[in-house]
Amino acid sequence: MTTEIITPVPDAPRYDFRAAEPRWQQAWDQQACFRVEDVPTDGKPKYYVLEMFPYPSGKIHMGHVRNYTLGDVVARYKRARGFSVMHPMGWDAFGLPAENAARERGVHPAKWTWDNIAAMRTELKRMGLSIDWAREFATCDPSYYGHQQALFLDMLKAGLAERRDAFVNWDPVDNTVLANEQVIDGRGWRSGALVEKKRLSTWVLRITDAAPDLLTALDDMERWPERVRLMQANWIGRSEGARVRFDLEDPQTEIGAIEVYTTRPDTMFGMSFLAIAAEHPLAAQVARTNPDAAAFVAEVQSKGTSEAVLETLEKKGFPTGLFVINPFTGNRHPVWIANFVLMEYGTGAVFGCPAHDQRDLDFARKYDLQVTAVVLPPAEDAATFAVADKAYDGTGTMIHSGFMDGMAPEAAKTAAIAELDRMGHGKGVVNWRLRDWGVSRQRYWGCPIPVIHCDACGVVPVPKADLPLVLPTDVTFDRPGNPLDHHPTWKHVACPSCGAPATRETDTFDTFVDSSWYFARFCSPNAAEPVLREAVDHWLPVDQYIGGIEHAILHLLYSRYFTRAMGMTGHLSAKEPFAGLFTQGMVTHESYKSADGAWLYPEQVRRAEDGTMVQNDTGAPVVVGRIEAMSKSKRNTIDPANIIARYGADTARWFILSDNPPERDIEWTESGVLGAYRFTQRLFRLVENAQSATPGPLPAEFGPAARTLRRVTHRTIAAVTDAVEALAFNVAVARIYEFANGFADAERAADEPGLSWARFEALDALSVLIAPMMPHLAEEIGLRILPDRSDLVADRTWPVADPALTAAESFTVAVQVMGKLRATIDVAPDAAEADVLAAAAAEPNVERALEGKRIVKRVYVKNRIVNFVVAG
RNA sequence: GCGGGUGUGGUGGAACUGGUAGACGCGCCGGACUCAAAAUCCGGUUCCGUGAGGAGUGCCGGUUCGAUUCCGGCCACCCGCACCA
Repeated sequence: MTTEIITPVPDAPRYDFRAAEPRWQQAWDQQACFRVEDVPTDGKPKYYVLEMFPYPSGKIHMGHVRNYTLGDVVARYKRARGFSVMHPMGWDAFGLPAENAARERGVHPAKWTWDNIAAMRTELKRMGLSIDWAREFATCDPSYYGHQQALFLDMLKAGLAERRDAFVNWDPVDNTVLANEQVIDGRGWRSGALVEKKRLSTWVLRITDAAPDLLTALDDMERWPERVRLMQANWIGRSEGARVRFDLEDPQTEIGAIEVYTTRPDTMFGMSFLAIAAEHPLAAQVARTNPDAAAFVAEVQSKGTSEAVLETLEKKGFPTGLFVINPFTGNRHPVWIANFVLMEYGTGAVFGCPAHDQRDLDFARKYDLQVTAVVLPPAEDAATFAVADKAYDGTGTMIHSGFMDGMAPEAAKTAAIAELDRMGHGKGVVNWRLRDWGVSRQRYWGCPIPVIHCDACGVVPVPKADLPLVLPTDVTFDRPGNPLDHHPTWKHVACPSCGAPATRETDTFDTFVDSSWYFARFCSPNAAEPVLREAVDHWLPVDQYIGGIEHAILHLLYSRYFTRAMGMTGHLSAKEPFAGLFTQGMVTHESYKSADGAWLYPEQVRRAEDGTMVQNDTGAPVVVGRIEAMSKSKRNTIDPANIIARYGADTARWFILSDNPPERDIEWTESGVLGAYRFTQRLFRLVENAQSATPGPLPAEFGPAARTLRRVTHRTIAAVTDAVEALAFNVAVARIYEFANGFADAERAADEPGLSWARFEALDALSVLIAPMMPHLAEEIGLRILPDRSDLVADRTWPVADPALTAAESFTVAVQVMGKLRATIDVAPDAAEADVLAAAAAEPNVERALEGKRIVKRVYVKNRIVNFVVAG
């Protein structure tokens, strides 16, 4: 349907991107344009541009095209501005899809992964990215993950990692543990399976220790999007409250007291019950002697977290028959096991104050527990106020609360904490929502955790001399579970400490560990240690990081933690990994369905004569669906390889930059791509057909057309520079379009002094200005305007706008009467105010509007506006 | 429920510290070239009105000589978190 586009136009010069793009890619490669040293000595300021590295699925998709184009514009621009730019690429190469391929198709995960990498590298190179490919690595390479194992051993030694026996999120489909961050709506982030709770011994990184720093440092991260900072702050979840000890009434139980965390110690006089989580030690104790309690605990645990979400309001509890004493009132309150209490948050126990907490109120109503209001809303009467089915969580005055009576809740909190402290029953604490990061995964295709379990010595680290601890290749995928665990010999080793027979850890690291330090490894990818200190201290932090918003919490938070951990273990000194973060929008496309509901690829449909969409082969009608993110399941994908083959990389890059701001979703449209393609051809023709354009000494004289062209050139330089600095690439594109229009105008002028020189200046600037966005065409244009020149456009310096030339020769001033536009007048830059006002008042339309009115005030903003304020 | 964002022509979007709303692209309309078409080039294109003029940046109100921009209150949509004590 679009083949006519690439048919040569007989009488017009045509840009042959098929020949040009590989030629220039080769030229950049041969001259090693984008190579930088680990520890540069060129004295240039450094700039580290990084896009989130891809998972090697086998093909690049449009999201990659957008991501790497955005990064490449920044990288090429910064290079032209004189920075020494590091712009590397690698592969996030461990992960489940490789194992699934092994199970489904019998291909080894390593072969599958490396083949995919080779295919994707070829595709990426066709985009013409300014990557220093000498830095490339894959995380599944022992030369990478061996260093990761060393980092882990350092963290273990420093007490940052530890083995913990705890309830974990278990994905029954992927047969592995998940981190809290990987559980979305109670389901595994990859498999979508309902997550279960399971007790396991796993490795955790103590990220919670860093919670205060991870939170406060967000305040200074000005070049991060506000919403990402907020999402992280919410995730870390700092809350201030109190820990309160409730003594059990019956002293014979093994456990004498229950600790509770609360943010509302002010409402303790309104307590009616105490609830503990099903996993709470006391619940286990009760369950041992009470079969009904055991059944209830088992039921809650089997539900996992998701069911709770699905039936949000279904609060369930089991009365233990035990009672606790409220330290303030001396009253006794029942202890319940409740399904809504989370063992992971706070202490796994809460006190219930139904009058002022909706969840507690629902529970109290269901089980007919006492409800006592202790905060009186401002307009209410203490004698009549009662809570019905809506808890009151606002401010007011404390009542029925002993020493707190009459206080506002805020003041009462402070008073309650002081009193608890005095009584030795509690203290004010800060609590965090963030949990420690569980990194053990029961998978094969990951980095082996380098420890050995010895019956005599316990957990023994693999000696660093034995790293990398390499994954065995001779594994089978014929049964569920972890192939490492099934391997006949791999896990059996002698204990490094005592020499007795011992077993290796068969868990591997969460792949998020791999991506938590790759940006540091890029600085010295061949170093014998994890990172070369001088290299990371030179290059880090990443100056501009670019990727999808979906990593706002997981990857970005883990990387921030890892940077701290590597600092604490002496590997680097950067405080934060990413000084600037940019989150791009998604690439979307219309979706199509056949009449019987099957999804259709865009290539399978076309627009019929009558404007409706039909199937290509049968002509059957097609239902046009929503415009949504490209996804394999909806089949609304466009293969970048096809686009690049048909229109060239520059067209793909130009279109994806041009249509809208990069942080928003972009709709991929055929017409938009065609428009971009036409513009590449138009620019090429503009240069090919240009009248004489010659460099040389600055002419003494410029005619009017030459002066106009120079102003257009220098204004474009200024505007494109500002737009690129602001990452407003769509605006930069618009300014280039304007420039092309302006140049075309100048072409219609008769020859005059300085015009040829001005043309050269314009085209020379153009070649550099478009280079970050359309690097191949830029080279081609550079070659055409000056065939003898030997340096590449990619190596040229960014042009500088001359302020004297960007200034306007005259200004259009708007003339308003009472704020309404009545006329515009042209004025010289230095026109006197009185003259401008007189000229404005003399405009016929203005005169009419002023007729019979008295001018009360004359507003004058130089070179912009005149406003007459009138009365009568 | 809590937190955040967005709302501008047919359409994607632009608009400096409040100063001519709609840059630029797509689409559409007209013209040139052509036997014709495609491609290309030129011009037009917020709405109502022949015109003068009027209306207009989700809605209502405020501040101001002047508001897409600042303030208050709504509405709609989108995103994140969510039994967090």
